[in-house]
Amino acid sequence: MHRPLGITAGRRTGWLPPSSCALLRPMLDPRLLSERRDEIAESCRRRGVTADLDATIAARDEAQRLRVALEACSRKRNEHQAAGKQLPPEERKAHGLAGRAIKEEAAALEPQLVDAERAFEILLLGIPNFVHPESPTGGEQDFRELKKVGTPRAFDFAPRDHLELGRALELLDFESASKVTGQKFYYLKNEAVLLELALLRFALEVAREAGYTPHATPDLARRSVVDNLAFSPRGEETQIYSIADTDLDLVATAEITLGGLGSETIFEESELPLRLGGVSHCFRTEAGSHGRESKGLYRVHQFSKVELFAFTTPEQSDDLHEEMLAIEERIMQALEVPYHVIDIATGDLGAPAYRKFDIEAWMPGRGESGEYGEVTSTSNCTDFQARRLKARYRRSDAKKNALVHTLNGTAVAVPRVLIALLENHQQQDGSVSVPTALQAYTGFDRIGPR
RNA sequence: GGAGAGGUGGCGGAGUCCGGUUGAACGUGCCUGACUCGAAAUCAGGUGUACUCGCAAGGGUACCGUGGGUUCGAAUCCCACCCUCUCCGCCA
Repeated sequence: MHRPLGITAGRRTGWLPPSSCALLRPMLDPRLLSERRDEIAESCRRRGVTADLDATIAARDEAQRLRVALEACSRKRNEHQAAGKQLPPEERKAHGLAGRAIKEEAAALEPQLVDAERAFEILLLGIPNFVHPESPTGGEQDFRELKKVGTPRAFDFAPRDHLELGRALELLDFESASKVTGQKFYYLKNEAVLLELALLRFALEVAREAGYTPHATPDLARRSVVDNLAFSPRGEETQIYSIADTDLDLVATAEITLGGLGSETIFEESELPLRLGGVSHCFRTEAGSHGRESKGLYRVHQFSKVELFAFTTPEQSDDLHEEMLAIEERIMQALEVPYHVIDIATGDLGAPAYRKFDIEAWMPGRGESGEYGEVTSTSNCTDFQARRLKARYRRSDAKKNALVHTLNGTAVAVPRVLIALLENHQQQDGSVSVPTALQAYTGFDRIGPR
């Protein structure tokens, strides 16, 4: 096999074995538990997560003790077997009996080990990743604004929100969607369709120029892959649709399928960082989100997105995180939409995220007289996802292979960008202008008036 | 959907009938050394992953798709499952 995408060809017999599905979730390095205990305790405190570190450490030690005991037993067994190889027939029986005794000893130990490991794993899964020292401490409202670009437009007429614009310009149809599919689905019509394609195409182009290899990715993935990458082990309501009678889920983001590419892989250091860009549909159940700001296109069950994903060495990941943010900003600037960049507070971070930057675009139709609303998000997950993914690389400066770091970011999430475009670029006559950067992809510079 | 073939190390490919000396022949790729002004060719040696014990040197355990069974002992025997490929049919 050659090396598609520059990924070291591994044994691609599949993703992770289905049998290991049950408890798969990203997790922390077990060895760091005691080594960096205080740091982990601090990170949990800042995230507002309660975890019993000492119980976890005790569980790890117990599993370890049993493992050592079982290995000693296996060793004894191996030696016994080797000794019995060419035994004369008359000694066979006695040897067999002795062997059986050892076997039973091991058989007694084994389930204990399995139980101990499971107990440990359950505790470990409750512990989130470290947090970046500079991430602000606090909850959803405690983000730090890193920069603000552009100024919200002062309208000399009463601006409409994207729902009104979408209706007037015949771009959006929620009524039909609710009949056909249900709430929080939508039809795009007329120029909106071309706008979606233009946005995807444009974002892909910006990503490609930055070195991100374009991928059109599957919209479904195995449960095991989803569990390896996706959402927090904090037992939140699941965001994922499952396909009945299969082990497949609809992906909530191409992060899942792009990240899955690196599972069970050992990269060469020279091929890192590996930058991937993916177009996909995203499906989210949005369970438990009723009542949250969910007007129109803001929170929907299905949307199209261009995602950025990277596998890096530990040394590269901070820089790559900045790079992803820069790409996201480049896109927002080209779309001529005012935005600000925020450093997400520790309590609002998903378990795998070490640090997260969001871009919030100005949406004139949001709230009373316009508000910022999230349009992109980029996270550095360090080695948290890679551990379960078994995504490693050969270090040139050490004998041991090391886990890679993974990062993800949104280049374009269509519906939310659509909101920003329609609401920010609306004109007094009811039309909407198309930013210059997009015109090459849309083929028109204005929608309406109608 | 119907029929067949197969899953072994970075890759290719033995071994499976006749269970032990096979972590695994052989080839190839890669690394190191010798030869060379240098390279090619040739020759010699090395070259999986994870966990674990040890200050180190160096040990140990597990892994031949996955899980279970038989056995003192399984890549090799038995059962179940998963996956891949080929052919036919159907279809964007």
